[in-house]
Amino acid sequence: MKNMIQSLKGTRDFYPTEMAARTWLYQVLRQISESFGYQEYDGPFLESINLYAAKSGEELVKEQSFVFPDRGGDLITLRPELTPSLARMVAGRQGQLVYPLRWWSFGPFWRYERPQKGRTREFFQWNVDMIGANSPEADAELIAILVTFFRQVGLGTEDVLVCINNRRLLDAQLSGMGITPEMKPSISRWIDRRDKMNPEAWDAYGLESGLSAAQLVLMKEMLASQDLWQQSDELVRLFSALEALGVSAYVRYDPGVVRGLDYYTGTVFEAQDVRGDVRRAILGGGRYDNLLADVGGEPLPGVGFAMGDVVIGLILESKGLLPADLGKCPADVIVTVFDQERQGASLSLAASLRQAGLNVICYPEAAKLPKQFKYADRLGIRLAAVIGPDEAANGTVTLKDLSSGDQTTVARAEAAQHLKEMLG
RNA sequence: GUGCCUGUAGCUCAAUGGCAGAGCGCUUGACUGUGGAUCAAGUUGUUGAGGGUUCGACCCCCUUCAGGCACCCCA
Repeated sequence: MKNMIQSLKGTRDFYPTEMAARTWLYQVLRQISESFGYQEYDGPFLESINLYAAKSGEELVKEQSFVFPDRGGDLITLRPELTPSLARMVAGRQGQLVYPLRWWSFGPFWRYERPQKGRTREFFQWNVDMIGANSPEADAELIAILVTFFRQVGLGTEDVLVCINNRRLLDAQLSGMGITPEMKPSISRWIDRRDKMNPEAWDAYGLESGLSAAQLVLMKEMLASQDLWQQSDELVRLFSALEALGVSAYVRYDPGVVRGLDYYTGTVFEAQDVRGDVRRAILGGGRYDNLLADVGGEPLPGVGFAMGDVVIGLILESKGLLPADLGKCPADVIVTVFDQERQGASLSLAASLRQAGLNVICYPEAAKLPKQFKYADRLGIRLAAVIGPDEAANGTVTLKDLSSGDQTTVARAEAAQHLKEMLG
């Protein structure tokens, strides 16, 4: 053990159980995405650093992405997110695509950060985007997709909540308080940190960020408001659409949601674990109406969200919502090997059973039957087929159901049919 | 990148600076053509790694690696 080369910090080994969980999640996400008519796509895992530097702030990319020079000296990066790639892909075929386009993806991403609970350096993300529509109803559709996902995996309103705000409404509020455009980024950051600091420190931080005492009071009032959304036509239409889509129970207006991304322009939202076991956002998203133009395309509005596999995996696991049989051996049948003399008969029986469509393991060597049965038992294989001296002499095979203990001896040619019936 | 905590058998954890242990697991047998249960026996270690202090280090000190928590950040 001591000389074993360890996995890289922040990466995960996917043993069969974990791999099955990932595949299961992928399959659920596909089903949900496709039920809303979204098409699957993917971008490259490697991108030029310039793709992100254009929009996300250069220091951030350099400090939090895996960046290295290729052999020609150009800086390339393991993609830290998908939206810029999506924008480039759409811009690259802007005239040939059918709008509004609805695309989804599930793949790996990398961020060079310090790993901790719910955060790794290599993770998978579900991305869902609609480009070419700018209605609040389009925003509502994206939120309905993620709520449908929550419902599908068994997360109820007592587990998760989608908090929604609107950047334009927030901007108008800030302007109304006399906050200048130059101050807005730092004020946004200050708002974003409200839940992460104690009240006194947060107040002090707000004053440091340039708020006057009077503005601080106004800000607190604004952030406590439950019905400010009624002043935003977009939010009124959004919540109306969410009602029609049947997902109102999962959503709430939250004037404190700002999201970290610079490119969001309108609706922003994030989903949180209600009980707060994991204090990290489960997913985040919003409307980005300028991103296409920013990567060199014609202006096109977009809205989308991304969900990482790590936090949702922790939540599903803690609530017992992952399927119970993940990572089980896929074999339906084990063919035992009585002794070396009978091994050939077992191998050919296994081959014929596979030919008939069954998943079959043949024990790889002659061994005591108890050992072979125990092996099958531990792998969760339901059925066993035995060819011993008696069966070999008669051209038969003994079939046993390992869960009930029942067994029967049949002609070898009928074995596949019998086994299928036993599988039910 | 910063601070704090943790690291002992495959797993969960004991051992006040003085012989490295327990439970579970695993192997074998009771049962040489039938698994799960029971019983019995056996097995499991460079105490994360490297250095230092000491007659003697799992224990104290330094360094390093890994994990957790909180910062930072979350595109």
